[in-house]
This record gives sequence, C-alpha cells and structure tokens, in this order.
Amino acid sequence: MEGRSPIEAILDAAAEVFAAQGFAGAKVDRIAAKAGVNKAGLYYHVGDKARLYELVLLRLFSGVAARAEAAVAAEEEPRRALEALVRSLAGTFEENALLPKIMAREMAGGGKGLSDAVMREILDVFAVTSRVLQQGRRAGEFGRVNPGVAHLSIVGGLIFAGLSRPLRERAAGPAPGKIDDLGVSMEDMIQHLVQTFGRGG
Amino acid sequence: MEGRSPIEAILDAAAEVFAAQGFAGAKVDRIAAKAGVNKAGLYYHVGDKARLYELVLLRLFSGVAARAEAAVAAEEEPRRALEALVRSLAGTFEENALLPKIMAREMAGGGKGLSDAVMREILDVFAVTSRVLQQGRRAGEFGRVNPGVAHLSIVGGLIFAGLSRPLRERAAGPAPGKIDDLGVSMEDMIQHLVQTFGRGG
DNA sequence: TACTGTTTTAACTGTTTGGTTAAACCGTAT
DNA sequence: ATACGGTTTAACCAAACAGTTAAAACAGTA
Repeated sequence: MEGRSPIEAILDAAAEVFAAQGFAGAKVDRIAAKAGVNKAGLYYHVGDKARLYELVLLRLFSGVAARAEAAVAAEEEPRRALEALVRSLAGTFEENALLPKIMAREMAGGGKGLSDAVMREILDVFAVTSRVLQQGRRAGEFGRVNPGVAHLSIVGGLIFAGLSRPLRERAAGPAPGKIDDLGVSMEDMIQHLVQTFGRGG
Repeated sequence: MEGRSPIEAILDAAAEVFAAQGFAGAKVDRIAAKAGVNKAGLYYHVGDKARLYELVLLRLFSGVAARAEAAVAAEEEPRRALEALVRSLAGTFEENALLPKIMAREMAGGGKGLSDAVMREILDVFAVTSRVLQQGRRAGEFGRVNPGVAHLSIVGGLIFAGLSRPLRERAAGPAPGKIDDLGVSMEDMIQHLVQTFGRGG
C-alpha cells in the first residue's frame, strides 16, 4: 500500500470488503483501516459509502466488455472467436475474483445497486457473445442457439464454477495434494462451454 | 399471517429479508415486524440472529435433494430422468426464489454461513446428478461428461438465469407486453440443458 | 519565513442495531 | 379466587455505525 494514490488504495480495500461482506456488512472503518487511511480521509477523497460502492462497481466492471471484444477481434475463425470469448471472461473472473462475488450479491438483491453505466457494460458483454454466435451461425459452423441462453450458460457457468470453489474444496475435505476439487477445473468448464456452443444444436 | 405458528411466520419473514438484504443488511426489528411479532418474541421463539439464519437455511435447503431424487426415480429412461432432474431443480428454484438468492450470497461469502447439514444437502443433490449421468452413460445414451461440469452447468445455469431476470427485464426497458425478457425463458434454459447433457460430448 | 491550499487526523455526534429485562397477559387447572 | 406455566410486550441498554468537525500537519511558493 505505498505507491498508489490514496483513492486507489481505498477502492481496492473497499472492493475486497464489499465482496466479502456485502454492502451492509462492509464497515467504513474497516475499509479505511485496510486502505491505510483514516476514515475522515476516506470521506474526503471518495465521499459517502454509497458513492464508494458505486465507484468500486464501475472500476470492477469497466473494461470487461472491451477486453472480451479485443480477444474476439483477434480471431478470424468463429470457433476460435468463441473460445477467445470464453477464455477472456474466465480470465476476467479469475484475475478479479471480486467481480463475480459482488455480481452475485447484486443479483441476489435484484440489481438495485447497479448503476446504468454498469448495466451498459453488462449488456455490452452480451452483445459480444451474441455477435460471435451470429457470425458462427452465418459461417455455417455453429448450430442455432438462443444467444441469451448461451450467454447465461457461459457467464453463469463460469461465475458459478468460480464461486462454488470454496464449497467444493470444503466438501472434498482436507485432502492435501488434491488439485481439482471434486474433479472440476476451470479448464474443464471452459472446454465444455466452447464445445457446447461451438457445435450445432 | 394468521394460521401458522409464530415460528413459521418468523422463519418466512426472515427468509425474505435475508434473501433481499443479506445477513448483515437484515434487521431483526424488520423481520419481527414482517412476521407480526414483537422483537422480544422473536428472540423468545427462535434465538439470536445467527440461529435464525441457520434455521432459515435449513428450512430452505432441506428436501431439495429428496425432491430431485423422487422426480428422477419416477423415470426409467435416462433422458427422461435427466429432464426430470433439471425440471425438479428449476421448479425448486422458481417456487422458492429465496433459495437461489441466499445461495448466491453465501457463495459470494465463501459459504461461511452454510452449516454441515446444508452442505450435505447440496452434496446430495450433486449425487443425484452424478447418478443420472452415470446411468445414462452406462445405457449408452449419454456421452462422456464430467459430472461436476454438468452439475455446475445445470445448477449454475438455472440459478443464474433466475437471478438475472430482474436485470434482463430492466435492460429490456418498459416494454408492456414483453413475455420473455431479452428472449430467454426458463423453459429455453431447461431444454438447452437437457439437450446438452442428454447427448454425447 | 510567512502565506496558501491541500491532506490527514483524533475526537465527537446522532442514530441504528442486536440483544435483554421485568412486567403484563392469558388460558387453565386447582 | 388464585396460583402457574407459557407467551407477549414496552421500555431499556450498550455497542457499533455512518458521517462530521475543527484543528493540526504538510507541501508548495513567493
């Protein structure tokens, strides 16, 4: 917690606490302490708790669609584009594990805390999925699939797989060298999704 | 809120509030008010907030596996058994929409609030999926699929589809007669899952 | 050094919250 | 009547909490 600006430190700390405890469970004092600033400093730099949450969400979600878009654009073949999309999303969710957590919490709450900007980002991701599937179908390589179903399956599957990992590890018991808890790795999930939607329906 | 026992009224109210607001966001006074009892009465009948939450979870999760089990047992043919399983789970999640919400929140929190009993129930559901797939493969009707991948896809897909509905409706805008928000109905999702895992990989 | 604007901080405030208490209430058996 | 278990309730409490304040520390700069 040294080189970054205080705002960045605050947003990082806040994202962690919001993800782990939820909005109501997150205590401003705790976030400030984790960020290494005084609570009053937090209010000075960022604003109140609601604004802090909004900024955290924006930071977490912004760029997800662009990243997926770029990954897809780098591929010509539809099947490769689909795989690039799935891997991009999986990478996003894995590198920034706080995003799925906060997303899950928000969805449980009906998405009341999602600003229009965040909603737009989410829709942009869906647009990428939709386009990839459409191009694949036009090229005669993919079957006819409802793009909404595909998108929900891909995003839902990846998020659910990531979030359920602690549960699966717990269920597997204290097995010392066990690599893939309960026999499911993220790679398994990715390949399943690519195969499912990269083939006909 | 008349015929039921006060405990049932309390647990019902608590489930709603916990699902909508999370554990920290749920206020005991609000739950008591919603249940039509005094806060002290709530403590008298149930206990403190943690115990209340535990009871709510037990009530929500218990029977899910048994119901799926029964649905599956009623079918002979593997493909029908798979469909029965998926429909049973979809029914459970739809009739009791609080379950996916609380589940999502728990997973975001690493499942720290899930008692061993609840974990066992979750594992029992997985066992049903696993068995159905195994029987289908033995009968030569299903392809080789990682049962963990299948289970995560089915449960994750159904839960994610259900939870994302408010978001999709919001994204679709105030369209008066629109039936299936953003073109995805639960039936679409079910049929996709049944087809995906009821065929070879 | 003195001045100015920014950043940091300890201390404080008003409210909300989980949880308790002691008294009142109620049906019923004596 | 009254004594008694189970139940309900208003009032209360201490701790936790989001948010504020006013003063101090700091950084630049003339």
